[in-house]
Amino acid sequence: MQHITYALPRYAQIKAYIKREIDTGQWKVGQQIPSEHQLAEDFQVSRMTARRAVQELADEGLLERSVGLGTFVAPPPEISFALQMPSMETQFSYSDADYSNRVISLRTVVANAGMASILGVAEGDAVYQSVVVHLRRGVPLQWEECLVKSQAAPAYIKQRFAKVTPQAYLRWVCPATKVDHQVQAVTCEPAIADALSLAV
Amino acid sequence: MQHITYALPRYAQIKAYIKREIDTGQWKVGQQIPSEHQLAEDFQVSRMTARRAVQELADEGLLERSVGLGTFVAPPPEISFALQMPSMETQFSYSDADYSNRVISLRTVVANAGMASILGVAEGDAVYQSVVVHLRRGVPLQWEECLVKSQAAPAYIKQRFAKVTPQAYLRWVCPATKVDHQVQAVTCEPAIADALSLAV
DNA sequence: AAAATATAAGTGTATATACAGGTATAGTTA
DNA sequence: TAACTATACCTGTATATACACTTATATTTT
Repeated sequence: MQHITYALPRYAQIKAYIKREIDTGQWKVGQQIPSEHQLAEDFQVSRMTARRAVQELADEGLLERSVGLGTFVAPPPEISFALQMPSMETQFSYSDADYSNRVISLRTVVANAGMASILGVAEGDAVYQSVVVHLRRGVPLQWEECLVKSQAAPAYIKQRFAKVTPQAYLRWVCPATKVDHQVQAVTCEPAIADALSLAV
Repeated sequence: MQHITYALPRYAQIKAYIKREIDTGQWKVGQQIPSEHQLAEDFQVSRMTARRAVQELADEGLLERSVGLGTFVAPPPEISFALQMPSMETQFSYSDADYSNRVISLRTVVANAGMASILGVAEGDAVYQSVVVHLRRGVPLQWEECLVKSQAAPAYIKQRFAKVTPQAYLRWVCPATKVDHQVQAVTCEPAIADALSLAV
């Protein structure tokens, strides 16, 4: 059998088809999509080719698969503020000298008027705050501060510590003493205050 | 016949092997690794099984592949501070009402003493600053500020705007007038100042 | 009616094979 | 010597097939 050279590989065409169906709302969230076998028949390709299309879209988060059940349109992604850091695995893979971070603080603060207006919470509500300095080969490259509405915090914390270093997690669950120690190691509080005030 | 449950699939075993070689430094960054054919022979599996191991590791960023050349150990990942937002594609796929962000400011600032000490730059050096408010269904959930050493900025900008909304990119390339307009739309400057001062 | 069992559908893993097309190198020709 | 060519190697795409394991449903048995 001759292999016809398409503009796109066949698996990519099937991917495009599936995406289109989802984008146009033909296939709704949670709905089951055709099985690999069905797609293979519809597109006259082998199951492995259809599978590749489905699998890649699942890897991209557009589809969810379950053994024995089928493949379904995935819900829109949660807003995820997890930093794309080296995963714990990757972090372990490469030398720690390459990347590290220092959690300056990670705590709950009480929203004042300004924060309340920005985040749309009531004054006095609890808001999560994280301050992290990121370093590469020991050199600080980025200073980052986040304020997170506590309503969104469960996902935030989950995301953050699923992907960040175990050390960072330990600092979170440990009392402030260790955090303070960490602060000492990086810089003194006044320096942070300076940075903040100048950043405005 | 009892199935051995703790055994990993063969492709996973090969993945583990490759990871171990990289982790232990047996295979150094940039070095070519055995070809699919070679791995298939070494592990007595089909080429497609060996290929799956290599391909997945390439997808995970540990390996880099080139047609006609081979597969090589990828350099350690750049520290990537791109937020894990819906990609531009995904963003287009799902309704914009679900997620949006407002770039309060995105500019170069001059490092003062505090920032210099934190980021390890000289006083007066240029530092990139971004302030973004993230919203879900129009509700502000997170306020984020980043200071980035300009040395790391090219990658930072590339990362940030490769994955963030086109709108955000436009705001970046547009003059400050639009940014200021954006600021007005979210909150007034004093509110930010308040939030900052309280955050310390 | 309840429990056990078979069945169908679906995904996951694995193989052997084929051909397409990029890349570098050794060898050949002008 | 310079340009062309053949070759070996490697990744990319695609197929047909097989068997495993899971899940839900239908069927049979108790």
